Amino acid sequence: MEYKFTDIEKKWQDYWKKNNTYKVETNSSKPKYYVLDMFPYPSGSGLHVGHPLGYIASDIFSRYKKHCGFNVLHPMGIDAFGLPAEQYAIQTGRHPADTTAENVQRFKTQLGAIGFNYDWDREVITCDPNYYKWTQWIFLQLFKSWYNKEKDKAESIDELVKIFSTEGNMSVNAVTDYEFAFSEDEWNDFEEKKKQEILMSYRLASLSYAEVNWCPELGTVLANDEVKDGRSERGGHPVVKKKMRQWFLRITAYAERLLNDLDALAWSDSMKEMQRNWIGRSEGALVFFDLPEFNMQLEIYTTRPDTIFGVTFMVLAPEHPLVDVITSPDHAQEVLDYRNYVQSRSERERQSEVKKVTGAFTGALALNPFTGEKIPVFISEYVLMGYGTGAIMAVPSDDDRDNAFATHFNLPIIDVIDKGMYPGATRDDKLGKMINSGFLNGMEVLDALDAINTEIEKREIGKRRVQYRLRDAIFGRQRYWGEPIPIYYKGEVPYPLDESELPLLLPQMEDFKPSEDGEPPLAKLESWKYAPGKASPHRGEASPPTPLQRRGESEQSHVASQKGIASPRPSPEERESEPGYHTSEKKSWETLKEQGRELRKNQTEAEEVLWERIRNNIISHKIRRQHAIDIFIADFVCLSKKVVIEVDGGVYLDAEQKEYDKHRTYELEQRGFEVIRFTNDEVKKNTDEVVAKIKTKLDSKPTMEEYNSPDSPSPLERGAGGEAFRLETTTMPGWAGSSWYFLRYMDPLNDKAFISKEAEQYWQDVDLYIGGTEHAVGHLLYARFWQKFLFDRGYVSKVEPFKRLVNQGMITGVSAFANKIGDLEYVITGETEFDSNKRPQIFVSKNKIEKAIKERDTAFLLPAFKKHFQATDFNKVQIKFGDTPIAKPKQVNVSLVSSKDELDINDWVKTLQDEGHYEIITEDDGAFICTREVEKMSKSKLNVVNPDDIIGQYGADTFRMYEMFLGPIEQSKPWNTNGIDGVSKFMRKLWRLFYEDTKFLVNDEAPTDQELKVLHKVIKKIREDIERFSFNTCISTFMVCVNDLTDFKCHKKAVLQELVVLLAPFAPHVAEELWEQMKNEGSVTAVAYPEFNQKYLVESAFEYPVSINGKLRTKIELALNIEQGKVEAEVLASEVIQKWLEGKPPKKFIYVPGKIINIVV
RNA sequence: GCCCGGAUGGCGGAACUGGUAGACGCGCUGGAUUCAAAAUCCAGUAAUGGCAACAUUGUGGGGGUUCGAUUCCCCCUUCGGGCACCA
Repeated sequence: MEYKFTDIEKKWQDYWKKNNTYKVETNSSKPKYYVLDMFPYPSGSGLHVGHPLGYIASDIFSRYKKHCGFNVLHPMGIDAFGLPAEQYAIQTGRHPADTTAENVQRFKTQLGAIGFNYDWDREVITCDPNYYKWTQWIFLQLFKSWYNKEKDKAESIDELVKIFSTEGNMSVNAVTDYEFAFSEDEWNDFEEKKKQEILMSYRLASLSYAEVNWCPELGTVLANDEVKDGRSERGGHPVVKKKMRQWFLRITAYAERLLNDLDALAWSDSMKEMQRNWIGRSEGALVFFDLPEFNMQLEIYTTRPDTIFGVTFMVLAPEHPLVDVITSPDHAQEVLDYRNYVQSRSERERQSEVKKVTGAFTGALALNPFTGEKIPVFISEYVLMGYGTGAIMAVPSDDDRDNAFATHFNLPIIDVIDKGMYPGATRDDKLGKMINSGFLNGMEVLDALDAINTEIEKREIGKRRVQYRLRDAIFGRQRYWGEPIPIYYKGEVPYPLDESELPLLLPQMEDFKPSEDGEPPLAKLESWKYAPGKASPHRGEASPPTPLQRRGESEQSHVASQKGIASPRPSPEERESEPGYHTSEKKSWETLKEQGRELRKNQTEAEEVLWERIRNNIISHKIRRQHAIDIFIADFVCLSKKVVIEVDGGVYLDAEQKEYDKHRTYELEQRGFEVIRFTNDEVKKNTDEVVAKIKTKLDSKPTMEEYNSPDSPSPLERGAGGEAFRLETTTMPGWAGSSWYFLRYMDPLNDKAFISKEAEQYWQDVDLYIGGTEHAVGHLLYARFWQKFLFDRGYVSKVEPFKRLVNQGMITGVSAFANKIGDLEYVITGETEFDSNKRPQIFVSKNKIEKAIKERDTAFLLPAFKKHFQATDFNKVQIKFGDTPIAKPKQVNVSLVSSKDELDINDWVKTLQDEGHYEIITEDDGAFICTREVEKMSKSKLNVVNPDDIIGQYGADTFRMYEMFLGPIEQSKPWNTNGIDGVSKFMRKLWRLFYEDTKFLVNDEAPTDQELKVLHKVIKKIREDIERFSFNTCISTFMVCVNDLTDFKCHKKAVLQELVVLLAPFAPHVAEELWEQMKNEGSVTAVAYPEFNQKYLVESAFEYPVSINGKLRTKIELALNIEQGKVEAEVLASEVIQKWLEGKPPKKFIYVPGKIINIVV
């Protein structure tokens, strides 16, 4: 009987299905083990041989663990929501729901052919409402939670409300970007809207106005990890910075824990390092520098306060709010020009010109608190508003950028660290002795750091502070194919959907494409409203949405302007890592408030003046102040005439303010209002003129029916009392569903909870997680974050989701190329017709072209030329190679290329038909040889190898074995189909231990010692190697074993049966078949793994390698129990050794029992 | 620029805590079988010299520690990955 893998594999795959062999039960007395693969997203192009690598490894490992007596959870699912799936649908002009379903089906068929032991009953698909119901539920928990810094955990927002109403927020140590203090009485007096606004800045899932990564091409915002080098990770489209109102997850609250808990994880160093870098913790200090001219302080962040005596200037980010305040009139133009220059530069331009030194002097001077020196304050784009306080103290002696800046602007440089003792030491080494540094002089850097920090805190001019680079995760996507965010709006205030209303279903839409202006597809849906109490929220009856309601982004500007700006304005990120900001030192708080007031005074004054005059002078019209029109609060409005009067602030940078005003005007006009604007200056200086203009406008307008009676509720209030509310129109990002899917596998069908307590208690966490490195800072960080959050809220019992992580390397493809003749020079003598523009593409076999170029010999080209050119006399045409004799080689489909790099020309020319003229020049023997190159496997490179083909030709078991045999799992390596013959031969050789033709060879004879030794060596090695994930050496071991047993002609059941079980995790189909042939009952998967027994390996003697001076000279067999003293005599008696010693006595004799003998002469 | 990980025959790779470098497989060479080919089997295969026994060299390069280094330490070259004006 032959090894008929096709029949065998079909037979056992059917058997497994029929017998539910891989069903996993949660109720078990066995210890649990959880093996997880990173679930795939369905890409549409199917699997190539690289994809299953990790799945095969995890399959082997989980089968092995089952054999070892564990109850193993090994599930599989599909990550179906998100950008890739949606982009694929758009490209193919179909609906993502359809393409996803198709791709999932195809994916499962492909996986099924490989023979994995997944329990498909536990399948999780992220776009399934039964699943995303709970994704939405977790989002709601985040929304309803805040981070208590005191206890270092997330808590219910209800608790926070309780504290606010009894104590105010002074005693709350929270992660928040809310910057003001209030008492319990103040809280209780706040309006609902104000309360919600405050709470929003405490929630872990929050809506806030911030600079985001906007990708116009994809029509959505992206999280930081989805952007690489100023382009989107998916598709490589340009990404720009844009201020928008967006949903964020406050992952920064967990920065410290995400960092610290890495230590205990069994992940690769590089993986942990990547996460550490991404979190980017740095220790330093906040320090205030006085600005004596303004009676203000400038707050900076530095990691090197020890160098403060070397500070010779300060630098602010160009958009730093304080710049407006401190810029002196004679530098105003310079600063304005510089700001315009900065704004004109794109993110990519900026990144590519990092080394360029630019900046402008504000004219202001600051006071170095330690030297008392007056130092100039500059602005420059190398200081980023988003990190620290957006301001730095510059130490040109020890910081490269500061140094370049100082050199460029001719600023003094004072050395403060003597690194003479440490040649080659850099700033980051923190080595050296302090000089020119007052009381720090003579101290080592590390001591100086401590001393200065203490001094800074003592003098209350700053404090120690830990800073992170990690930013909050942008959560909303202006796309269709994602989980709807379960939030609805009463007016502008977002409220959570009731949990009983989940899932909030993604509505079926025909036109789901994103728009470039950022309007989410769901906004186009008129029925996208929430009617409380109705079963299907998104189908709730609703009136058509107003234009405003379609524009989710417009309202935030308003909120931001209301907040006012305190300066220096720390970023929200900064506030999260410094929750106690508003309750911190009184002095800094006072400074902030003072500065904020200063900035707003101008604007408020103008408004106050105008209001006074309107009330007194325009009595014929009813004008309201600060009245809400939908979500806009107009400065002044006359409702009956539909006229809005606005006084422009100078809150933002000019360009931004204009943009904001323009937008506001547009929205109000959409509502039928006319908008007239005045600037602060106009109002203050020409008040009469302004009032007159308003009066004229109001008088001139024809009388209209009143928009509202004076006593009716404002539109805002009406919205809140209405029947249906608009729903959030952005959807969740792709990583939402993947941030907790590993938990759902524990209890996938539960419709009462995201997982049951029992299931969670039993399975707990993932013991082994296998996947690619590309998720290092995305998925793996978000999943850890969600796990910690759920832990805080008492829903899971482990702080970390993935104990051990193994990253499979990439399997690259070996592309094939046909060399093409490139530059040629024609030297024509005499009269010849010759049109070189008609040159054909000339493909030349590898060896031929290489030889020709080496010898500069072009004679072989002549026949091709004669065929394609009209020339009267080719003797007069000379052809020479130009500068690039080989043109860009043409990519050839690897399936047309043999193991010897020979191209199947007949099939290939079919693909060349529409390429115009071409000519193929082969080797002399008629073969055409390609050049080859290792590249990433991809369709466009024509180097994709499909696992279906391999399985069809060699079988799934051979395919599995070969994938493992290629090399270490974590290493990236090229796929070479040729090598599979070796594994294929092995499988047949294995089969021949059991069968010769139709004769079943297995007998019941007792095994010899030698056979048992071989077997137990294999048992030991396989067990060890599986545990340390060295599967390639496992395959070698099996090969050695089968070779040995073949040599022994061993067909003994006692040996072969064990071998079959050992092999079962690797080649499950053939193992099942042979197990059955040996008359065993049931599936081999349930059998205990063979135990290693030392006694079969005990040797009495060992053949010692004997070296002289470390060089191997001979081998001598000695008994292992030989007495120590006898060894030397025995060895020295050897003829070979005698020869090498040349009669001299050895200086030293080293004897390592069971290992080696070394003699030093 | 900074951080992390690599570099071993013609190729993929092995050598686990320092102890016989090149396991296993591909490829290649020779042989058996065959009318022939495929398939299969046997032998050889790091380089150099030698019929051979054997000798010399050899794990990217240089230096060090050690009786002994692919393995540990220092410097350099180079490839891959990550981060990148983060104060």
